[in-house]
Amino acid sequence: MRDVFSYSDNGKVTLLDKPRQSHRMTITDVAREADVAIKTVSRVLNNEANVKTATRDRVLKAIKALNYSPNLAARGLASNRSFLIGLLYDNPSPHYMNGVQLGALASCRAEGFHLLVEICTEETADSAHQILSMIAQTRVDGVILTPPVSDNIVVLKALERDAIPHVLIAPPRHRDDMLFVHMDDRRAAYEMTSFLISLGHRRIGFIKGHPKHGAAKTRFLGFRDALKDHRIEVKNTLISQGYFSFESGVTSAKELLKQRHRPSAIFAANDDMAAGVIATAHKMGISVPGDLSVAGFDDTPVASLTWPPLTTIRQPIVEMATAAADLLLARIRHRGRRTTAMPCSQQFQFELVVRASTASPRRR
Amino acid sequence: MRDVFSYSDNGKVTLLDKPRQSHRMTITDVAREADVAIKTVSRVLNNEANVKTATRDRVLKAIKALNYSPNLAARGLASNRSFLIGLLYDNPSPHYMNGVQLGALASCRAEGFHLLVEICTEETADSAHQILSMIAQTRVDGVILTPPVSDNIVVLKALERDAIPHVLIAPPRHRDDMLFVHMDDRRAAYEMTSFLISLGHRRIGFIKGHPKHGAAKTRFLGFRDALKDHRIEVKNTLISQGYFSFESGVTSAKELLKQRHRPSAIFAANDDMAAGVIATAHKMGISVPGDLSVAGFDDTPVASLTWPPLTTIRQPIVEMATAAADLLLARIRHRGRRTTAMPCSQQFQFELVVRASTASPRRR
DNA sequence: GCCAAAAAAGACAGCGTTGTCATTTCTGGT
DNA sequence: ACCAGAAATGACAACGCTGTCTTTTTTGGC
Repeated sequence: MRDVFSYSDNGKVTLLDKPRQSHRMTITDVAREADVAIKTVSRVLNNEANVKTATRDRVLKAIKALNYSPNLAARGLASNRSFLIGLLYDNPSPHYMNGVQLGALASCRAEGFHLLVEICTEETADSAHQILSMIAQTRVDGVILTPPVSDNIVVLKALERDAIPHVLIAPPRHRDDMLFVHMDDRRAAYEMTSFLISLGHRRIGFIKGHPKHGAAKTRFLGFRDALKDHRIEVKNTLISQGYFSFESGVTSAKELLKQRHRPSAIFAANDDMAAGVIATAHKMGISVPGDLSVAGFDDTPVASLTWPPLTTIRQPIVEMATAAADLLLARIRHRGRRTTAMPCSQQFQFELVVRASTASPRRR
Repeated sequence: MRDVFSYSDNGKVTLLDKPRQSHRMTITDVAREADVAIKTVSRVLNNEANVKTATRDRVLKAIKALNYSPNLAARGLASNRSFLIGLLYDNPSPHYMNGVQLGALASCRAEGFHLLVEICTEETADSAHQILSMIAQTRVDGVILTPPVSDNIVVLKALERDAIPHVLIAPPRHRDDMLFVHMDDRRAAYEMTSFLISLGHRRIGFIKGHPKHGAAKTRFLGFRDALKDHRIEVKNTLISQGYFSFESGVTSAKELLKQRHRPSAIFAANDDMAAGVIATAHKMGISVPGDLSVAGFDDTPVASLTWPPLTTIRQPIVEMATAAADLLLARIRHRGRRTTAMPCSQQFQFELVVRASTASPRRR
């Protein structure tokens, strides 16, 4: 305890200052209260074996009575763990990020860990350096990487070299020795395309995602596969390069729709671009879904805000993040040792959400 | 150093395991390298006075050479600080949260602090408890509160009692002894309303925000003031209770638009609800902005995704968060002492963004 | 009831910093 | 050249916990 009181000459006690940290208890206080050794308290805190139930209860009671909570810094210093999980991201959509944080936090909290967020806006080379210095400073016990950081080879290599546990969310490619969670983007795009075909569409436009983003490529492959499987020619004039933004959706839509023989449906690699398509169609007097069906990908809130609302693919973002964190925490608990008893990856189901932006094409 | 090598019988050196923490340097290593006492290194690290420039340079060189970075946990334990800032939020819009994180992170990084995020979804009473236990555990040096947590009296009282530095973003009310940043929501709503009036609208509907959210009330007051100042009657039939969500915007819009003498403009207290209004208008065959002008508030990305794009009020979220963090960090640096040299609040300018969802009403 | 072995509890030294205070080295006025 | 006082540096004990090893207590087979 800090010297909060001062005994002046006349013997009166003067309050110098309010207790800054409101009687912050230490493990010693608890040990005294429960009449055990501090090591025993430590054992209880860490759920270690070899503590009699009676003793454990006594300690727990003392902890509650004193409203004690262990000092993370001290724990970290002594045990060389930090109880911190780093969440690294590089500007995905706010909605995506929000979902990831929600999921990750749920897992972390359940295990007594905390979430440290860090953005890396710089380009590859530098961001790798930034990330490593952040890890070195904070000594996070593990790291969660979201796309497109999960795609950054430099960062991955560094994490591996320093043996820092990490888990990837939706990495574009993966190896067996990595921890990751993912969804089958290719299959999802395949199903969406098949859905459009089943409605009767034959001229289907596609707007690709950001060329640097791994999932973007995969989604295009699913689209291509579906066309091929249905014996529909893949025409380059119906494929446009987008960049995941609303504006790029507008640009691509203009490009696709100004053609004489325009597509009867457009499938955009994410919702923002699909929203751009819808807005452009409105502007050009093309009715959706009457003259043009539009499909998106991700089921962000945007998808329900457009008019008409978007047919799209829903990813279970929160669940994926929860699973990712769980995977990571399990690995950390095993101190980095690989165990056969532990899964190292998990795949999630997508859902084709049909809303009002798609319909069968009008007979001509 | 861990025993990484094993000398087997035949004298060969076998690599047992990669170095786990990649030569993690301590302050002692740096002191040795620079040939000074560890205390001197510590002084350099903390930018303390009384270090000769030559010595300082030598130490910095050593730090760089060894790629040393101080152990946060040890620093925290010794100095009773954690270099962590807590960011508390309770489910505002993802876009808002993203902006806040961006801004806060920028400030924190500049000062060597890190951001710990924590969600408190539970209701008032319990969330206060959660928050405090999180603070007790992590020993964050300060807390940033976003609405609606910045409105939670229980939490605020507790933070004050324990003398934990904190800053509020957009608190509904404030006292002089608080740290906070805000924008004049009332004036912004006033100006938007005046703008609608200047276009010629006289029957203006208003959709209120979530009744528990402080800013919601303020925005309504601005709307009311503007009507009064322009001698326009404030009719209850033109005011609807919303809840900040797209769906509630739809519900309120239906309510307002089904009236015989319906409004020629609707001002919603946020963009999501405004998007709901636009969607409903589309559905009812009411053209926007021809038959109905719609205005939102916040300038979230949604505002540019609707068709037509929304006239709305832009808040400088990122800048506000940066300022909030700066305020907090300054207070922390002064160890909680209040200084006249330090501002304790900052007000930001909004911007009226006119897009295509508003126009003069058609002559009847 | 005795003894070995297992279970439970404790003593004590660190972990890598910073705070406090002691010591050395400079500085400038004589 | 000398000295006081300031500036620069250093020694060492915390900080609150966990790891390791030791000691005490309990258990169960005879």
